[in-house]
Amino acid sequence: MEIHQLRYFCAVAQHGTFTRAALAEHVAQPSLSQQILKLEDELGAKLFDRMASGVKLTACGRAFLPNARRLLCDLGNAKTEILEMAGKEKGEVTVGAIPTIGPYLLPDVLAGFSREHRGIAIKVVEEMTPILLDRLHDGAIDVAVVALPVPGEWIRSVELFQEPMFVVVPAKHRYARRDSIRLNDVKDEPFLLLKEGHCFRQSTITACRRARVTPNVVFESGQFETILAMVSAGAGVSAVPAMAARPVKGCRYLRIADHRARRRVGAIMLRRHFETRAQRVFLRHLAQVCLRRFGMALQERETP
Amino acid sequence: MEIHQLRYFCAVAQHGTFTRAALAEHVAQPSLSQQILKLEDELGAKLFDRMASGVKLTACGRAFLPNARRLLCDLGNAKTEILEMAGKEKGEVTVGAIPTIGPYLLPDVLAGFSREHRGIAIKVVEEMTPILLDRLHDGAIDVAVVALPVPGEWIRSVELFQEPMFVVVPAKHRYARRDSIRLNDVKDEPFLLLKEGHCFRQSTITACRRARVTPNVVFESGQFETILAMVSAGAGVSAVPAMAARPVKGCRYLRIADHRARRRVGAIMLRRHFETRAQRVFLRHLAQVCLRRFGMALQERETP
DNA sequence: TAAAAATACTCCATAGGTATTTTAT
DNA sequence: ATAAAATACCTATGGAGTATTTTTA
Repeated sequence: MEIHQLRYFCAVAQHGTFTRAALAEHVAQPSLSQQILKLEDELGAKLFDRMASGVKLTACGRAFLPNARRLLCDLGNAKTEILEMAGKEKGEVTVGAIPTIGPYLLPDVLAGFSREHRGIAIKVVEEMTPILLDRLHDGAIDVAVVALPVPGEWIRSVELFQEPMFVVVPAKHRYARRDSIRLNDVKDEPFLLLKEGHCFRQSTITACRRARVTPNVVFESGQFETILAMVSAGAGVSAVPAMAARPVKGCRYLRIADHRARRRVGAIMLRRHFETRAQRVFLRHLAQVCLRRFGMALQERETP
Repeated sequence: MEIHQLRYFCAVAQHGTFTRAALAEHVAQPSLSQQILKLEDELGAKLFDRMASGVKLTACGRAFLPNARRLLCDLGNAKTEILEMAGKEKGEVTVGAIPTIGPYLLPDVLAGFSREHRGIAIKVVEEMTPILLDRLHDGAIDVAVVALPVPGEWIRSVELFQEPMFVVVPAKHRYARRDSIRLNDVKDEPFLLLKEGHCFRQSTITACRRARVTPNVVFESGQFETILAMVSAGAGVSAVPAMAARPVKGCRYLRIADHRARRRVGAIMLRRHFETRAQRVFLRHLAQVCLRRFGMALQERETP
């Protein structure tokens, strides 16, 4: 039994086909096939049922999978421990963030962090959630800050805070003086929406649907700043999360009466991924900053 | 990092020199050196201090050792689990026993066991303790029944029972009618002793020393049956553990007044060794039989 | 100087690659 | 017909061997 065989086994179990697992592991599909066959031979049991479209874990495979994962994780942890003890661990964390969170949360987090932890370098990757998930899986990033929930057995999520959504209207809008609003009140207004792919677009649409509203979308953009500029120019209304509701000349933010109109923000990482000290320190700092800024009692809500 | 590197690392840590570790792992010393060097290179830290006579774990090595051991053990357990699930695990236990225990304990144990567990084959190896320890380490036997204590961090011991020692005298001896005796009473008698190497020989000598007695050894044998035959022929006296004190024509057994004159019997196995179902079943049966025969409240007394 | 680890090199087992075939839908 | 896994075969990396040198108590 070899370590790479365990890796390959986990990859196939995760991806569901040898071909895709081979891509993920950067080996040719036959190499992977051979190693799995060899592993099955040594264990005396088939681990996968080969179907025409992909593979399925057998009972033995299901029994073996958690052990294999834990072994790989322990192996990585043991190595990391020594690397850090020898001072060879660079102390670098690569953090991903979605575009609708990154610019509002990370500057604050990073400033404080680099002040308190001079030794640890932080890299930031800003992509949309599906890309961040890929980067997590291929090891390019260590942790990602995204909107929860993120389903998937491979993902460990820690909720950082929840933030309400606001409707944003032009300062000269007839509702601009109101304190709160229902989405139904703006159902006929021209609506500015985030581009396809941003998960907050989906949050907005979901909130509208709850209010029996089909937004009249007249403009799409990839960032809130553009949308806010358009709103202030009187082009229509939109919805933004609290962290994006910064004072902008010509914009008024109205609390949405529906308390379900909120976004959950959390950190996600690979369940199997081992943690370096730098990662632990960064996560703790991130949680502290969020707690301070958003005043939420932070419990580590693991999404199962 | 490779599995064999972990094995080699553990072997070197255990044996204290590359050369002896190489012998134990059945590889050439340079191969082992290379793999350890490669491991140290990958971990970025020296694991051993090389001295002229052998090696010594560095701080990193000490930190890594328990992880490496646990990983190897977990690896074996994961494999064993699947082997058993696939029905490929033969269900075979090889048990070692020292000659002064084997013939008195094992027949009873094995008879009942093979009746209750038809599927599991038991092999028996009868050797003296040091040999059994070697066999344990090279994997030839799974568990050994020996006299405790057996020191060594690699060994896990489970005490099965304690048995008193008896002095055995000829039927026509002047003390033959007595109920109990002190070793001092027979200090001038010709003494029949087990051969060098049997641990019960040492137990006997220790008991004598406690009684300020230097036995007058006139005969040595490797088995109690011979000694008992000699005693019954009037050649002298001896000491035997309770299980060997079977009715023999011409022999009388006298309780020794010193309650410290007793032998602890236990099962030992490698701490790092993973257990098969068959091994667990056998150990439970062994403990049950001992409990029934020797009526001791069985607590798993682990010797630390 | 003697015991042990490291080095130099040689060899071959095997992981991994490419091309192709088989299989199941 | 198509997608996926298995097979055949080749290459080359690197683990293990032998012989030798270096190191240090």
